[in-house]
Order: sequence, then C-alpha cells, then structure tokens
Amino acid sequence: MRIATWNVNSIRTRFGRVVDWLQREDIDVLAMQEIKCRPDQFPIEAFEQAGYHLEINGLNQWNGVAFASRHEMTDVARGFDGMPGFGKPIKGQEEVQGTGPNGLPLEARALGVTVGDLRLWSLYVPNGRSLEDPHLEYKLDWLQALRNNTEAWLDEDPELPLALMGDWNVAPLDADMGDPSFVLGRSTHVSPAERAAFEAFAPLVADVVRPIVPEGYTFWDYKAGRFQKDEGMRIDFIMGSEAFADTVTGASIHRDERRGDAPSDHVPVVVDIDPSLLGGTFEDDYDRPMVF
DNA sequence: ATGTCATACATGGTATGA
Repeated sequence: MRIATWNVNSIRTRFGRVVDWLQREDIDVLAMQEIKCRPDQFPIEAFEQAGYHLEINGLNQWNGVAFASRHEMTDVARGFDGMPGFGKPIKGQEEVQGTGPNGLPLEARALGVTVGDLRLWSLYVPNGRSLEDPHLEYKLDWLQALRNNTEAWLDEDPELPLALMGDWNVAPLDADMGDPSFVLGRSTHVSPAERAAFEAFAPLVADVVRPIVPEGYTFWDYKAGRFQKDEGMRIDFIMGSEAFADTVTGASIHRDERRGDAPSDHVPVVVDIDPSLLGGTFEDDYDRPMVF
C-alpha cells in the first residue's frame, strides 16, 4: 500500500498531471496541499474516474488541503482543536469559516481522515513570510497547537497508526536548505524558533522517509532557476507515530515530478506500508502478502 | 536577477501570496 503527500500548487492547473501520477505510481492515498480552490471548484470527476474518493477542505484561492483515496475515508476533520486563525474573514464564507482561539478567521490548512486503521492528516503549515511578520507568530502558534493535539491523540491511543503529512514549511537540518536566498538561523524555514517548533513533535512522531531517503529536496522555487541548479529545500514530510512507522517498508521522493510541462514547485513524497502489520480493517483491494 | 507562478477582479493589467 502506498501513501503520499504532494503540495500541488493549484489542483485546477495540475489535476491531469496529478491523476496520471497517482495511476502510474499505484498510489492508494494522496494528501494534497495548496489545492487553491473551494470544494465546488475541485476537479472531482478526474479523480473519481480514476477510482479515487475525495475529501476536500478549501475556502478560496489560497491554501486548501484534500485527500484522494482508493479506500473509504471516515471521521473527516477540518482543522484541529485550538488551531489559530489569521487575516480577515473571506467574503461569502462567513457560515463555514469559523474563528480560532485567537479571535481570527480559520484557514483551510488541515484535514484529517481515517483510512482503515490509519489516522492521516494533510497539513499545510503557514509559511511565516518573514521573521518580523505576524505570519511567523501564526506559524509557531499553529505548529504548537498541532503538537498539542498530536500528544492528546496519542495519549488516548498510544498504538494509533498516525501520520502527519504535508508541507511543513520548515527545513529541520542544515542539509535540508539549499536555497541561497535563505540564511541559516536568520530566515524563515531555518530560524531557531521554527526548528524548535518542528523538533517539539519528537518523540510523538518521526520522519519516516529520511531513514530510507537521507538526501534530497522536495521543493525548488520557480524563480532564478532553482531546480536546474538544485537549490531546493526539504520541507515536505511524512511524520509517523511509532505504530505507523512500524508498517513502513519503503519511501521515495519523486524528483522527476518537478520536470516537464507546468510542474508544481513541490514534488510528491511517498511511503510504502505493509497493511498486514496493522489490525486488518482495510478493504481487500490491496496486495496482501501471500503466506504459504 | 525584486527572478516565477497562480488567482481574483464592478478584469483585460495589477495586486497578493508563496
């Protein structure tokens, strides 16, 4: 079974490419970020014709997260407890947007679903914009609220196979930052505060891809030929609980998806898991290992 | 090289976000 995360940078622009990739790579569940549309604008049919169900959390042309899954999704959560908001209310979305504990309107940055025994989240962590910008404090508060929820979810069920997947907008290690327009320690994504906020997720969840794929970026800015010069950043992660990590049998970063016509600026990150190591509540439409 | 994309808007270029 293959589970992936991809910041698609507008699903309306990218849906053909995304669906082609899902089928070619035999992906079971994809967490998407930056879909940049409302549910009524999402190209649902292209995914359904390819055999995928959808869950969508999108409010306007910014942000937006979604899941495409071959398996049934249940217990859908749009946002998490204590998630802060930012900015001004979105016109026409007053009924659905809601307000965070900081009194500001909520954005479409988190979507939780249950697939079989797995609890999966598609997350688009706020960018931060600059160290002096209020968006940076929003980013740190948002990560702390997510961390608090993660602790509560795992307190309730320490054996929960939980994966927090998405664009974390943090480069945790120096080797994860290859874009010279960012200065270690003094730019967003690599500031001590952001790295501390990321590190606070240990030991609740850990990066399940890095042990298998130690090198490589997941994002290259469109500007200044960053991809051609391989001046990228590793900021997209699949963070798994211990029970989730125990099922992981492989991982890959699909660098080639940054090539060709109209790529996203991010590439997919994939984990292979062995569902037989879980409780066994999946539908029987995956490749179950044969035992003789 | 203040670069390149995607999107909204009492639009057809400009503002905003990343």
